[in-house]
Amino acid sequence: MINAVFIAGPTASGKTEYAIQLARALNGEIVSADSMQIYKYMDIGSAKPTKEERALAVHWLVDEIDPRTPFTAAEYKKLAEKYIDDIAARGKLPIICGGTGLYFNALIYDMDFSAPEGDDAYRQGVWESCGKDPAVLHERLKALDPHAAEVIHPNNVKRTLRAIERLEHGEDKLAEFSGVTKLNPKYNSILIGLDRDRDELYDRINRRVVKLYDAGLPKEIRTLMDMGFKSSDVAMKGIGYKEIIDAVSEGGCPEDAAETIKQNTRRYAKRQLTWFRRYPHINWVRLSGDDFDENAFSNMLDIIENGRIKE
RNA sequence: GGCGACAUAGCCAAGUGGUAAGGCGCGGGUCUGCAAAACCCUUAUCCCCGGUUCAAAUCCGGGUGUCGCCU
Repeated sequence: MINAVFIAGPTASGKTEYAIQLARALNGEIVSADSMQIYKYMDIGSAKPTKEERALAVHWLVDEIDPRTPFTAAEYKKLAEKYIDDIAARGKLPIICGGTGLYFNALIYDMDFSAPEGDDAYRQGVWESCGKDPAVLHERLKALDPHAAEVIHPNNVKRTLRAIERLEHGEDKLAEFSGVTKLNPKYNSILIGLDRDRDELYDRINRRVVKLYDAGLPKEIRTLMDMGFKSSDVAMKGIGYKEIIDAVSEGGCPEDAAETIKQNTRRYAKRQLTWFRRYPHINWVRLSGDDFDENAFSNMLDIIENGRIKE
């Protein structure tokens, strides 16, 4: 079993900095678990580690995928496992760092992505055949798998459609709705969650949004739009991107979106914390202040040392 | 100092006698192929005191506060 350190935490909590220092202290390499930083061109808005930071530790899955190519959690699992296994094979410690909960699950749990991948046209067909009525759609799911219907809220059209798609493509029952989640047998996951007082976290978020503007976020977005990105592309769904595009297309200026971006980022952070709290084996480390917290860092080292399986 | 209007949750706000709409924000939660996505839940007794009434956020009197106009 491979020892793998997972650094989770809400956006702006300080993951990047601590992951880098851990990598330096423990002879590790970082594998990102961030659904936006993985894309090329979205450097500022996704708050990628800077060149200087990336020079301090090897980073994988940052800046690797073209945003125009469809990318999914299943794809992520495949790529990330490849990198993790390779890092371990070279005798180094894989450190998975990021804020995308589903990507964490893909690695921590034994998630089954063998189902056929999403087919937009098929889903669209199902949606239309139900008259675009969520209630009708949900009835259709209920007929196929009553338990799945119980778990998925009728208003959640997106998840209902995917469930129907899978069931109509041959699965009898959606295994994940049995409530059983096994850990991924490949990895001994040592999970650290970074947290801060809510007020402080929100303050950091607010300040970071200002910094992103100063760093040229509006210009980055203009460039993406000039490259031909449309609102349907992933790049435009990221926080910071969609809000500015909306503001500009309504005739305003990029700065009009600043408060909305701050708020959406705060809400995102809250959702991330909700997600991470579910891990029974997470070790929370509380950070405070803007300076590097040696105390917290040594706590992290202890957690890793204690969680490690020795040969 | 006078006249008038208003006073409902953190904010905006409906309700004009029968026991508090809605929106936003906050907080909590769900999560198996777009996840920075999609979705769900929660949140007040109506400024204070007294009166009328079976029953008042709603009517009456007084107080306090805010806003506007006048002197």
